[in-house]
Amino acid sequence: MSETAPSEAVIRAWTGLVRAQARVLGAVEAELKRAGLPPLAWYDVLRELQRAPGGRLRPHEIERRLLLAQPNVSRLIDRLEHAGLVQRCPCPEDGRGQHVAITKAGRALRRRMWPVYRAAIQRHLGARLESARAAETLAALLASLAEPA
Amino acid sequence: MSETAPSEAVIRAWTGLVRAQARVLGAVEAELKRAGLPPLAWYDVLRELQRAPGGRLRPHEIERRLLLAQPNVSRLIDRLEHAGLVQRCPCPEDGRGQHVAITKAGRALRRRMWPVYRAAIQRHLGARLESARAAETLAALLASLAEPA
DNA sequence: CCAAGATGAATGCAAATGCATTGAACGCGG
DNA sequence: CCGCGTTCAATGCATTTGCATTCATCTTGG
Repeated sequence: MSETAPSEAVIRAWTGLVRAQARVLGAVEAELKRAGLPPLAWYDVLRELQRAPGGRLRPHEIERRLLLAQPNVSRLIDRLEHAGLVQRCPCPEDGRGQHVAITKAGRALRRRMWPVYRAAIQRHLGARLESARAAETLAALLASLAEPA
Repeated sequence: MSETAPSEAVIRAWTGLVRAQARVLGAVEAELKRAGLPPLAWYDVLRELQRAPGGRLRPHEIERRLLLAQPNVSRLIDRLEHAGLVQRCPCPEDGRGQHVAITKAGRALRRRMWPVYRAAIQRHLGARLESARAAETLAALLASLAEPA
């Protein structure tokens, strides 16, 4: 699988990846919106924070984990902070940086989003896979692609 | 695969889909840019036009095929037209609509983009799949997800 | 034939993204 | 311990996206 020209199957995989993601992500995002909930990116940040020890992360950690551009992280945190969902606090061990900590309201919102999000994932992804085996296979293939380089 | 709560494997597939797409698409898009070429969306439109009979499509066809929002298609066409790659022309059979036709310059650009694009797909997707079988499997799974509803 | 709703496309405006630059603090080599 | 390259984060600005609205034309039921 590493010659110069991609096989026809690789090209179909590429097209599928782009299209499937657009289709599924779009549908899920739309459901969140219809439920009056904030966009997925907010959920992603809140989940990463909640999973992290102490409920906090450095901005560049968020950037790495969510594959976002640095200025976008900066402003995403702005919005979350403005909404009272996270809090920036000084970082003793590095004067340039800071910690971003999830707040009580942040945890509450995440808890409220999850059922809607979960149902949307099931409806738009889970229900469209043939079998549990298909889900496993897909997850495994995609996981290897999601890894750094 | 159609109960209410997604299995753990479905959730991993979801995460993988979002992350893999971000990683791979980002890398491919970056290569096009480094080569001084326009964004992928331009290529997509040009390819759809070139494949279509007569080298032209109605805007809403482009919208459907590429899963774009209507106003975005409208402005994407603006940019392409401005760059001389496509041409809008009146649509005899429907006075509201129009045809968007690829120009010579459009075909030339597409031809120039393809080798770079193809190599990027191979490097960032093809080369990271274990085998031809993996590519086939992935393509098949994603194709079913990319289909409408 | 006409009115009323549906559909195709454009536009105004707010929000988000990408990109280059800036400013501050870190850490290493000398 | 100092200077210099590097890293962390924010900001300004141009571009793109999202969303609601608008305008025009088409279609259909009466």
